[in-house]
Amino acid sequence: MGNTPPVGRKVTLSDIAAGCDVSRATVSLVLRGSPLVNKNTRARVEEELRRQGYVYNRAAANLRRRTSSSIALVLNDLANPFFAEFAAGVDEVLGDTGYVTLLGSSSESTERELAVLGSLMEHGPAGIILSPAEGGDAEQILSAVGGQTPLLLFNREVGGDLAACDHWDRLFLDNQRGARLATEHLIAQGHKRIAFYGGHSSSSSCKQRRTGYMDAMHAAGLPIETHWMVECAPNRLDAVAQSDRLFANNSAPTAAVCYNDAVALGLMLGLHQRGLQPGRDFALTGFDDIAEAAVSAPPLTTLAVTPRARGRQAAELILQRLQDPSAAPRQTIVPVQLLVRASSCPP
Amino acid sequence: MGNTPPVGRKVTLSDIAAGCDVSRATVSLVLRGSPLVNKNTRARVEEELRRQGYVYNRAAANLRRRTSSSIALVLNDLANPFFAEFAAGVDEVLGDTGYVTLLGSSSESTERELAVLGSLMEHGPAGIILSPAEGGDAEQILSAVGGQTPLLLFNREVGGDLAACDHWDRLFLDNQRGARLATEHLIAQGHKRIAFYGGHSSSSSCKQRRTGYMDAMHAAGLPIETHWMVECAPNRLDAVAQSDRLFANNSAPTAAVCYNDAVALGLMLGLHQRGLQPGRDFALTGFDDIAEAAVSAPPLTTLAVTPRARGRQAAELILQRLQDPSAAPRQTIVPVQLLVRASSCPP
DNA sequence: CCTTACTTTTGGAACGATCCAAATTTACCC
DNA sequence: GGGTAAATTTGGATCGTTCCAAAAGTAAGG
Repeated sequence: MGNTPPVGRKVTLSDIAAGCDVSRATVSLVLRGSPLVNKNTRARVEEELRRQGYVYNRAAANLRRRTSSSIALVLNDLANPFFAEFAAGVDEVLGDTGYVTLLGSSSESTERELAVLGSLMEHGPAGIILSPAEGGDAEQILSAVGGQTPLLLFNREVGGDLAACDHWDRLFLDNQRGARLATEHLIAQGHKRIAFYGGHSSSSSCKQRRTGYMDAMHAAGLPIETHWMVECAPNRLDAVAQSDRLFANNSAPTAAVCYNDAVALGLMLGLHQRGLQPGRDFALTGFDDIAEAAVSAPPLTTLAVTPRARGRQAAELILQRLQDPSAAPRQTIVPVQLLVRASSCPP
Repeated sequence: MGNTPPVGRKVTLSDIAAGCDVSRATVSLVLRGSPLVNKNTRARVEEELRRQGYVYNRAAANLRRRTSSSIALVLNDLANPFFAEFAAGVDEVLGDTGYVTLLGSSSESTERELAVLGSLMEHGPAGIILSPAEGGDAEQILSAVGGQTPLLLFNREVGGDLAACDHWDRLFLDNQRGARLATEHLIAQGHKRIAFYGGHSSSSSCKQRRTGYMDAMHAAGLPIETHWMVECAPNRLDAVAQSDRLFANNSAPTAAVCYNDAVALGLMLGLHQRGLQPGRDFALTGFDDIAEAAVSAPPLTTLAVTPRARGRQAAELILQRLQDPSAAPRQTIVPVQLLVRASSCPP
């Protein structure tokens, strides 16, 4: 009984309707579990759905209902384990809620970021989670995403005219406090000449961490020499390359607060190359607590930021925003936790 | 001149048409850059598009054209740097081609994998890239994705009735040859008692690597003791926990081929806890060449699989499949490269 | 059997784009 | 100016779903 499912073409709601002699509207009600439909009819329709292997076309439904079932997630560096964990956390929560994650990665290029945002917007996401590339401009981003779609800024502030974007929600780490904790820890260990190593001073997170470092140094009455503030790209490679600059002067530091774990691990390599053993001849701290931090030699003292939990939190924040689009914009600053390991030895 | 853009509601093609007194069809032609439309008209329409801040609704277009502009990417473990790099590679290529990546992560749960696939299918992706969770069943996956959408299986074979899925494309690493290379290298270093450490023997990649290991051992005429084949979950934590089992017997190995880098790094920790120094008292190799491998102490001899390039390749394979849906299914096995570092010392 | 109230089902018009065949305008030549 | 060909533009149907108001069916009460 019943005719065969269509070949090649996708099975639609009309096929089901025809297959069990009801109207399209009824099938639609069944699909959405409406209590209006009769028990027998429901059973008949459900059987037919199975028989023909129907798959729901959410795009068509979204079109009609003027809704959306996706969230765009745009990251400046997906390959970075920190963001990968973050993405996993986001996807975990969104998946449970029936949303689908539209992924975009900008590879730290603002140009690409705008292109990716533009392309994702065409798919009409309900919201956007953006960890912006360094040097991005608020107004350009705004014009790429439009004023309609709620956006959650993660991890970094953007440059340019912030007034235009004060309706965005924000989720940041407490960079300043984290760096202060690390610095205070090194001071407590007995260090007096402490450097701040790595990061681009133009990025907001680097500025904040530097501020925390300086706070702690000033509070302890310790001086900061200008050549102790060394800039480098926030990755291992450049951190190795620039590490000599810490020792270019004769008042070399005995410890360093590093911009993040990648930089710290790079600096460790650089120290080895100079014949210094990190954790014995030189103390250092990181930031992020990436997986490698616990197993490096020596294990790295760092600040745990639990990126997966941040991802979950970001997803929840954007979902809340969708619930209540008119609520006041919200800025969340999450605390970070100092993990003391062997790399932060006494002088 | 011109009326104001609509408030609240999204700007549609009809708004533009009304705004500059042409038909919807003409605007549509302009959007798609058709050579049919007159230069002046095009300019007028484009001006209006800008003025009203129009954003293309790709879902609507896809509905009408019965096309799709997304690819589903379902990974068993996004938090793993290997897959994160892979995802970054996929997204890089897809983004350039105008496709959007629908991300899903199964966290190594086959149940969740099926749920995620089901949810993504409702968005009608043009293709699927799947790195299956361990223990997945071919027929269940097939019934979740249907027979219409091309699927590229990455990294792992699935269990169950493979005949049902012989139309899927496949992209695998040459696990067998990789493990053989690593084993041969340890043998060349002078080791005779070599273990294979880690992984679940039920997973296809573990089986293949074990085969490669055994090939090399047999070819060299070396015996394999049963307690040298130690199973553990493919992560660092379990690798530490199980490491004692290598030394439970009195014919303990002097070297180990590890299932992957995470396991190898865990084993290193386990060795330290026993008072053995990896790279001096015990030799070991990994698999994957994750970022940590180069900076561990000692640096880890391993097999480079260049996950980002694999991601790019996967994206290209699926795009080719979309070009020619009827071509014969294709299985690609990519070679891996042995990177010798300090962890694989002589006995 | 007729009312009334309730349950269940149903056409047909949306949603925002594209396709197609046909209509309109423009250009050109004698 | 008339005729033909080419260049442009255009209604209206359509993709697969949901909404809505109205129709059809069912049961109970008089």
